[in-house]
Amino acid sequence: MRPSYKSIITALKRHGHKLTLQRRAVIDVITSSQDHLTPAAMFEKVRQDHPGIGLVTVYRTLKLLTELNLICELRTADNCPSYTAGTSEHHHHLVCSGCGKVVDFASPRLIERDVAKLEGKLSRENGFRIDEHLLEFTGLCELCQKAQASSV
Amino acid sequence: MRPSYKSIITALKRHGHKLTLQRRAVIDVITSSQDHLTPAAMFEKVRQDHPGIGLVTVYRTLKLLTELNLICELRTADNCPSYTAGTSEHHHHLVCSGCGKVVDFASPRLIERDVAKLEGKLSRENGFRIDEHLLEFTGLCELCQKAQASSV
DNA sequence: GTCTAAATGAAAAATATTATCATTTACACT
DNA sequence: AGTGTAAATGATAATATTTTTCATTTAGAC
Ligand SMILES: [Mn+2]
Ligand SMILES: [Mn+2]
Ligand SMILES: [Zn+2]
Ligand SMILES: [Zn+2]
Repeated sequence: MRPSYKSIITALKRHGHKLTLQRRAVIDVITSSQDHLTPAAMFEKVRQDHPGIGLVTVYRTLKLLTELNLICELRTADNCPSYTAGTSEHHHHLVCSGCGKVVDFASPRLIERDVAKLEGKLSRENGFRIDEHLLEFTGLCELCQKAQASSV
Repeated sequence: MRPSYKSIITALKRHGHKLTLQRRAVIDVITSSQDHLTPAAMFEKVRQDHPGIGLVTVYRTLKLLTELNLICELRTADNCPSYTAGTSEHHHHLVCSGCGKVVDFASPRLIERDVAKLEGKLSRENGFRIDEHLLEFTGLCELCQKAQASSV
């Protein structure tokens, strides 16, 4: 379930953080978009309604929201990190290596079960305490496939 | 199976690339170490035997070897990319978020089969052509767990 | 309204990576 | 062995992203 503007604000307050205009602006942008946005893209959107905001503040806000687990941080190979309000629930990513498009998906219970089992085995064998896992698919979205086909 | 210095050299030659002293030096370092090394760490090691080499050359060599699939490139959230000669075969990573230690593992056939099935489903549902997948576990290695325990 | 710690923004610094380009060099061919 | 040439190198600068510093502002407790 996508956390709403309101639920994020409430959580921030609950954790004793101040509700500044700048934070509200960033949260507004991130909850209003379906896409994963980079800090720079976020900054561009925010400054439309709120010129004078600093890029630094966007970085700081994203860091804070990530630490509080209120937004989803995605780091793929090529692109710089991006963020969505899209569900803090456990999910995974399908990423287009052409345009950076991201599709969130919940992996089937079957896989999660197998992964958990593997996690146990790896933990035992290597003495690790395992905190999380990440399953990511990379490929080309429909548009990028077409673009590639027509360019060849 | 870990590609040896020699096998990498042979592959480079086969692809028509020149065998410069600098490339040999980088390949020597990467095949002599078990660990995932960052470009910077690689540079430090290489310049011991080969002062005068440029960091740029290390970057270029790593890029080349990665493109030819002769080494394994790993990109995790916090650290910058790192590389090993460790097997170009399909495998996954267990990463310590404390010290960056990396354990390579081959995932069980069971998981690979399920993942392939999921790949098909996601591909159909989203119109993606999926090229690869990545399964990564993050946690704390034995030492970092101890360090954490004693610091609390 | 006052006070104070937290938050902001401007600027600079730190990091990581890539581009430019003159110089060097591996190696294919004599 | 010597020559020519395209590929590779390294110095330098440029780019991109993120973090630090610090003086100023401000949210929210009282
Ligand atoms: Mn999962
Ligand atoms: Mn796999
Ligand atoms: Zn795409
Ligand atoms: Zn560790």
